[in-house]
Amino acid sequence: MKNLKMKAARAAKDYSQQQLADIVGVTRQTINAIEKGDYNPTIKLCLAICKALDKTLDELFGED
Amino acid sequence: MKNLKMKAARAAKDYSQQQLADIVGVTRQTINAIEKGDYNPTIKLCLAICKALDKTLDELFGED
DNA sequence: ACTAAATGTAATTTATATTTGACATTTTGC
DNA sequence: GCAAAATGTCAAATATAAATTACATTTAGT
Repeated sequence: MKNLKMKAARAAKDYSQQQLADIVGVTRQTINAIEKGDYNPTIKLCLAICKALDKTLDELFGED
Repeated sequence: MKNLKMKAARAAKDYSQQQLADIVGVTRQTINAIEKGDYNPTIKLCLAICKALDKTLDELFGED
């Protein structure tokens, strides 16, 4: 399942996948894969993404 | 940094580490390590733990 | 005190998250 | 339409989450 909430939050900040990747310290492919939804990031990375996008864990990674 | 919030939530349900591990489908050592704090579980596991303990991601894994 | 269950911890192995490098396609601005 | 930037995707390598096995210590019940 795609993570559209994350994609929307990134768009709201006007960050490219590359820019967000640089901010949180991973590669562009990792960000792309998370948005695409076919995997399972670590909580530490999720927290870094939340901080970068000014969202909470529940907002970006909560159920449904 | 220890995850005392998770330890407390588990205690509130009166689950042993082994019982929680069985419910979420990992080993006792994995639960122990997360509570002990010296690592970085996946979001999928965090969500399973939250569901088992009736807590949200932010409550158990959010920025203190 | 004795016992059993629960917890802390460590070494080794296995599964998988993440990286790297590369190329194709789509989108955006000019 | 064209060029550049952004995105989608893939195969192979690396880093690390999680499993397995095992043992020591602590805690709770009798």
